[in-house]
Amino acid sequence: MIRKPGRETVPPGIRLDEDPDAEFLRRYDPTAFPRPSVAVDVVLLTVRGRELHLLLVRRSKPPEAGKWALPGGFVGIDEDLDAAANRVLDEKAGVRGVFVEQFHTFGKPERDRRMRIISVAYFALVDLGRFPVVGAEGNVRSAAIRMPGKDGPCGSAEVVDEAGRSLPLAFDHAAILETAVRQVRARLRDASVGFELLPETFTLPELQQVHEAIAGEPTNKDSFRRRMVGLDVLEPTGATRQFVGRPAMLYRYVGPSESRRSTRLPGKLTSPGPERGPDPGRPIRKPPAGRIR
Amino acid sequence: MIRKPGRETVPPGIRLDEDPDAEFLRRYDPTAFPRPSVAVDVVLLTVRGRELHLLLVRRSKPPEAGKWALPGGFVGIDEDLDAAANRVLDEKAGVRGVFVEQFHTFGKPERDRRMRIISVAYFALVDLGRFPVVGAEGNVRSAAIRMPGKDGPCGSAEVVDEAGRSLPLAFDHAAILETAVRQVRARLRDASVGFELLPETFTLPELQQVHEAIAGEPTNKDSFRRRMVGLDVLEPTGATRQFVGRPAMLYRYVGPSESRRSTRLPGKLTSPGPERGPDPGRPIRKPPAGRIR
DNA sequence: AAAATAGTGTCTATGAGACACTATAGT
DNA sequence: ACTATAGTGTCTCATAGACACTATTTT
Repeated sequence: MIRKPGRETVPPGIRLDEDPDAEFLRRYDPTAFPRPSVAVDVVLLTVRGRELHLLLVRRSKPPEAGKWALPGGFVGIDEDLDAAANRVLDEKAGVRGVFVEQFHTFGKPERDRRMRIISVAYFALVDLGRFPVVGAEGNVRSAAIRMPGKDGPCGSAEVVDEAGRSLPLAFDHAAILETAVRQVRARLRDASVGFELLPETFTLPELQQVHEAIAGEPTNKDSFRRRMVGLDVLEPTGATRQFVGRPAMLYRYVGPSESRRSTRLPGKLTSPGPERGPDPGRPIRKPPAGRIR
Repeated sequence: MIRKPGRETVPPGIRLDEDPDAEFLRRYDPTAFPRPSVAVDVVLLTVRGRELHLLLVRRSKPPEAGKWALPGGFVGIDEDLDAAANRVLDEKAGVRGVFVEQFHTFGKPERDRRMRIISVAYFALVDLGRFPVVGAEGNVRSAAIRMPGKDGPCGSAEVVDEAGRSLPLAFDHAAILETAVRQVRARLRDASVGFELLPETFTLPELQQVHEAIAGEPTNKDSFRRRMVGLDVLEPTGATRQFVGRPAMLYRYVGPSESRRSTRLPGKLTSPGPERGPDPGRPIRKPPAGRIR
């Protein structure tokens, strides 16, 4: 911490007159060497239909003014990095209390023309319901991400508007975005990031759609269902419907419980699970929302 | 970049009088807000016998003077982050041209008592031959890492000396180390990090020992061999010997070649591979070196 | 010969992909 | 009845673990 006059920064429980470092700290001059600025940039992702979308803000000030950029901001001198990411997300997108995770720090000396800015990049995941609603023409918008899956031809991420036109991003934000998507894809394999992109209750087809949007390629239906129910982290509820067809079971994500995985029957499970009889009805009918299929 | 007088920082090909941002940049004051210091810390890892080891340097200056710490240093105002990590590795360990990778940035405001220091952490992987030789009592030493595998009881990383005594690390370097090991373990699954910890030629048992040291738990021998040869990244050579027993084939790591994986015979491969007849002998006899088993 | 390690062949359990089939809604 | 989607049962294939067995060195 910066030692300002009139502000005590020594941790509680340490008496300056006993501390062997006290004399050193009193003489230390943090301004002896030039220091870079440190910022956070946040890749806020959601899944709309079959596509991964992110939030962009239009730069109003001169360095690359007018271009679209990731929401970001400088880290306060006494502010934790994670706190800065959450603050930026709140200030620029009005989003609070969502899943955020740091994934890489970008620091090429020439990445910002103003000065040396080192940017700690985060990704944040929200379901469409908590994603900020953006007007047709404002200083904040969402855009679809086009990034080929691992099977497709190699190429970097591209951000497109509704008409499919490519949107250029400011600074090195295209590279940041690409790294973010790679990271999220890597975590998708075994972690719970898929559930962060869905509301509290969801159907298995919706969960699969999220996974496919992240991975950028289709998934086998049967294998996906088996893997998900095999994880023992889903709890059934009622049933909802989409546009057409048979209604799908609604699930809720409950973390991996300790007591559940040891008691596994070797044969096929004959118990019907959590009681579909007593609470059969209530076929919630959600508005079509982002359903595309 | 910092715009110093007498140093032209405008990228080539941009004429200031045409640039719309020129006026803004001329008036910009990078010192308007307080800025943190940015450092890099490097977790230099190697495998000695069955254990993962890291390099530590003894702090000579007052903040936690005398304690062991990760090699680290401040990032130059015009220095790339990766370059800083390599420089620190060269200056403090005399190690150059090895595999380094950034994995996390640590920035809690209270992590250094001098001032706000944000540290970009890297891990570096070398084989024992390139690991710096450290004297019995100097300002730089190596130490074994004790960190339970995913099967073992949960617990954080611990650094121990030859006698098994725990060594306390300065600042939050124990947390940095633990995150580093987790990252390397995660990459071990599908990436080539295992080969970075071995010399140019190595045997499959040696490779398995490296994997077991990283993962912190034993691996199935047969499955490991099949998986490694199935990766199609190993090229056989002569044969080396260990202390006792049958000599093991020496392999060399060659990256995943495009032309090799498509032409795969469905049946068992009958071709003896790279000609064991013409170059049968030359049983290289390496000195026992770090072999412990 | 005995000990020790390297390497192969085979059996089995598990998980993924493929496919057929049933179930439940709207039209 | 027809269509469209949700969900289940089964077959096959690929891979990992287990285990037995062979191979090649030192002592």
